[in-house]
Amino acid sequence: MATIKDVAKEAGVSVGTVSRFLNGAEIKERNKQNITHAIEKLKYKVNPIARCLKTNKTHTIGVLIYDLTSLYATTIVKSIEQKMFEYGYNIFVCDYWNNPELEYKKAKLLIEKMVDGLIVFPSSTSANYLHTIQQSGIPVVVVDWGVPGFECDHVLIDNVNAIYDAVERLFKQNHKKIGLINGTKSNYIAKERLEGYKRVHQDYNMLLNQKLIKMNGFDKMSGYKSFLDLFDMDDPPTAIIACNYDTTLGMIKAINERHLSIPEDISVMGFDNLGLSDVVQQPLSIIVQPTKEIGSRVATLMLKRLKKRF
Amino acid sequence: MATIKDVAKEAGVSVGTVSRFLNGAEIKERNKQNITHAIEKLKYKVNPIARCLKTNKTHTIGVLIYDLTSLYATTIVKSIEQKMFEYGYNIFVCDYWNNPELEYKKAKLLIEKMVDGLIVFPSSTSANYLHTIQQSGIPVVVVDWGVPGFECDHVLIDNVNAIYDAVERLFKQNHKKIGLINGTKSNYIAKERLEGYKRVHQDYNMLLNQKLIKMNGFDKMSGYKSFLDLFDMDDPPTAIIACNYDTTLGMIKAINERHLSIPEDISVMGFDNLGLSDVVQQPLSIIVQPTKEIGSRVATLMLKRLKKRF
DNA sequence: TTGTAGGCGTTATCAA
DNA sequence: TTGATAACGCCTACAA
Repeated sequence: MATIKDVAKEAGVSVGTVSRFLNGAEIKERNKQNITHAIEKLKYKVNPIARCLKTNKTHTIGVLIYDLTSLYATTIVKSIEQKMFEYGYNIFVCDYWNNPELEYKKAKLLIEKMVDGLIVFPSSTSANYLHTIQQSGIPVVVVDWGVPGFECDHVLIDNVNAIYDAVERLFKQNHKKIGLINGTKSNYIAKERLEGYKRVHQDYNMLLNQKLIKMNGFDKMSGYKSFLDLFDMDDPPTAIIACNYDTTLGMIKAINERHLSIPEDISVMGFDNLGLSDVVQQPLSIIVQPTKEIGSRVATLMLKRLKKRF
Repeated sequence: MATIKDVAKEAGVSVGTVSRFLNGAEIKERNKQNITHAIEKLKYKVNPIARCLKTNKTHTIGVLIYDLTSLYATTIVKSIEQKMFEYGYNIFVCDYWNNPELEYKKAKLLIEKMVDGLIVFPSSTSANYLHTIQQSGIPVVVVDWGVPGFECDHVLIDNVNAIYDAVERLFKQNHKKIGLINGTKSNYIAKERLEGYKRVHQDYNMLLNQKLIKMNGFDKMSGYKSFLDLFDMDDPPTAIIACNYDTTLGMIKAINERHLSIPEDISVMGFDNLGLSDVVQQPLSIIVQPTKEIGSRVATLMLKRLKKRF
């Protein structure tokens, strides 16, 4: 592989001149031509590793993700990558298998590989190590979850308004009793989504019936159970909203088992259309998270931080 | 950040000794202790970038993938990563957005970042650039597709036997007319799956009815159309097999629209269970690709190549 | 076994 | 503007 030295010799200048030319400094026109020729002739390519040794910049961003097969997460990562790529950055995706221990290990690994920044889809224990990383001067951006006890840039969707709008739509369709299948009370996102549910009831002067609110968890089984609980009530809701993808799946499972017709038997609204609509028989209204925009925001935040470091 | 030099000074030895210790050479017991202490005290970490500059090894493998949101592909990548990680390698996933031009660009980028090897989920045009990369001494392993005109390690699933076994199972359930929803004739995988279909008919002395074989494409719409074509025949099959994930989705769509009962109206078999079974109402038999094993094989091949380079 | 010194391919500094 | 040269952090002969 040709080096700067070779190019310099071939072009009859010094390595310094070549390096400066490579980095966009102004040099004499004749040298410019000679160097360009030499580079082409020798098929010279800069060695980013060597460059990094000096500059301490790899132009690589690490993305720590809980599961590479999570459609929701990868969709966002795609969007992040698209934007970062425009600005000359590359993405290094690492899957931590929903394992906090591995998460820490992989984070360290990414740092060792000298990524310029870290983007994390955090677990509940992320706060511990993220703190250290951030203090070492590496920008950290957190996606989608709030990490309690850790201050940094983060992008959350507007959970409050997502549910607000969904319920509002149902109100306008004349539904008055709307069931909510939500995560547990300790879950950050669940809390926000509940807030939206409450707020829209207030704004529309609808009274809040606690029995219509199920906060059993964000997993599929909870969705399944919550749906049946709601449906089997003495005075059941006329519409039900599932607050994330997995509970939506559970809800569909229940609907299938009971052979219910939508919207004749009940109206439902799901969350995150990740290819569902094609295989599900029932006409399903789905709340879509703006994954594209989330990714773009994350990238923007990261780029801002990276610039600040100069 | 502490360097070897600092450690050497702290431990009262030379950098050479520290380096040798770091790389597993035998040194005097007392020095070993001193160095270990110094490393802990200074929180020293080797700088992999600097090391790479000398060794030309990054212990990083690039994975080029056509779509980060393809469940099938990411499932395999997970398995690859798991194995490579055991051997101290890291995975660098790059999404080329099903865009051959971008594919080439990202491949170059990965090489520039000095990955030790490249794993590719190829497109139809991959052969061109992969050739060059391989010749430059970087091991290349290709997943899932044969790349015509390019010889290298690759892992394919046993498409022939996958369909063979599926049809055999249906035969044993007394089905005699089995429809096949397959990709186009030019598609490598489709050809193999057709071969399995033919072979099992031969082995079981069943005559082959060309009308039962639909080779319209691997996309969802083709699956949808092919299914209806088969179902609406004068003498329709009693069972139908869809040969990949997308055609399976199309088939389900058709089944839903016609309000068919499975297996009363017809028996069906799909491909790749990527979360389908939970949301689909019908009892669906599914041919599962051994993604776990594919990934493991890919990793093994890559590791073998990497060793050979010494 | 250890220390010294040179080199890996860049960039950055400082005279000229 | 340019050239020479010293870093960057590590590895590895070679000599001791």
